[in-house]
Amino acid sequence: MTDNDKQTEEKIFDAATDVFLDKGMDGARMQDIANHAGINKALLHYYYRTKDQLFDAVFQMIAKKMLKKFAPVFDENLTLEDKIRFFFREHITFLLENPRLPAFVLNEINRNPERVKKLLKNVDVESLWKKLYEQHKTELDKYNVSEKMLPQLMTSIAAMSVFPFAAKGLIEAILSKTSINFNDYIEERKQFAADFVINAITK
Amino acid sequence: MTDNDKQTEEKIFDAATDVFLDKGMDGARMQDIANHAGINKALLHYYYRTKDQLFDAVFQMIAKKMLKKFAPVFDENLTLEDKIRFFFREHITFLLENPRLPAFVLNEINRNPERVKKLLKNVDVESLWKKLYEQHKTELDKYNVSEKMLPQLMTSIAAMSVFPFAAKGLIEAILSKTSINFNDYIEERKQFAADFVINAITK
DNA sequence: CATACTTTTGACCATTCGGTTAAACTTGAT
DNA sequence: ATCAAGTTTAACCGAATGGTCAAAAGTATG
Repeated sequence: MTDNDKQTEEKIFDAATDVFLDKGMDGARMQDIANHAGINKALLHYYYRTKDQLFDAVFQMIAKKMLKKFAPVFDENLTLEDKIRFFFREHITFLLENPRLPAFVLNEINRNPERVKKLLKNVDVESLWKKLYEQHKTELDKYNVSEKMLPQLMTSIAAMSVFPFAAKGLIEAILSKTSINFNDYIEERKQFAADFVINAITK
Repeated sequence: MTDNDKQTEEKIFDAATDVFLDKGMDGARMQDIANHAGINKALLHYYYRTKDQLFDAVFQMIAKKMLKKFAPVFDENLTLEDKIRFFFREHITFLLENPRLPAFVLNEINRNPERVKKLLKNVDVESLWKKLYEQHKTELDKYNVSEKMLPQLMTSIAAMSVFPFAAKGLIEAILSKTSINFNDYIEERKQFAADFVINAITK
């Protein structure tokens, strides 16, 4: 594989990422991706046989990128409160740089739930949660979050961070009717979400 | 317009709703909709000239149905706490009966933000929020939610209710790796979300 | 330079898709 | 029964789409 190969494959991958993020699997056109990459359409099929293979490569990369951002929650050595503050600060900053990711990932998973299985194949959810619970047993007890409530808490935290981006179009439209601007709203959210969640679980 | 007319137009609309919810605008096929409705494809174009017109009719109906469910928040005559409990109970029950709505609406808005403008044309967001704030001034003051924090609070409430459905595919995949089942998780959420939000804003 | 191998291209193909047309059918009024 | 209007259908159309192919261009090796 020469250096030029990598350049081409990377150009294709980047162009595909961009177009798929914008249009989704169904709305994306191979010709459009080829144009974005500045190459011939046949060359697309030379590197990635089918649209489905190309999409899958892009989807896996993006979905992994998103899921990876939840990792610190499970291994940072912090108090629960610090962990929550750290998470929202880092995660919302990340989403601000990649605002199209949530809508894309969630939508494509709903459209084809099989895709997510490959992603979670090697993830042991049960033990991750057990680990998290043991880590913060005393704190969670002090609040009133039982182990079987962890899924509710975790999805609530995810929701607080991800939802504003998944619903970006709607929220932007609503905010545009007020004096608030989306980026300010998001900047504010890092703090608000953390306070909100911490207060929610504090007895 | 005869009785049969209405039947046909309704059959088409229902079939279109079903297919669009499943596949989205880009993934849906006119032939597929015709088959679902048990009619000829040309008849589709007889009642709705183009795919775009048909989609728009369906989208407007669904989006209105969703937005309408937020209305009680602004006019029910209840304390803030009761209002929050009432909202989550009613809203999650509604989404449980229409689980594909959130992903569909949010995605199509992101895909084409123009569509939402027609929806919000006659909605005076600013005065709705002012009204809500005046209604619960004393309570919101007692907690520490200032008027300019209302957007954060409102989107958080929406997120708590809507996100589990917008991310249904992902959450189902994760829960399937534990002993929890999605419907139980959702049932539990009516209570959890209300407690969570009320506690979050309680000083 | 010659050979073998990989990369890139333009032309092409089969199928699918949204949409049209003209004719057949139904219905309701006279 | 006849006629006019609306309704439904089968057949068809042009454009777009994912994908292929054979040849050309480029590159490394002897």
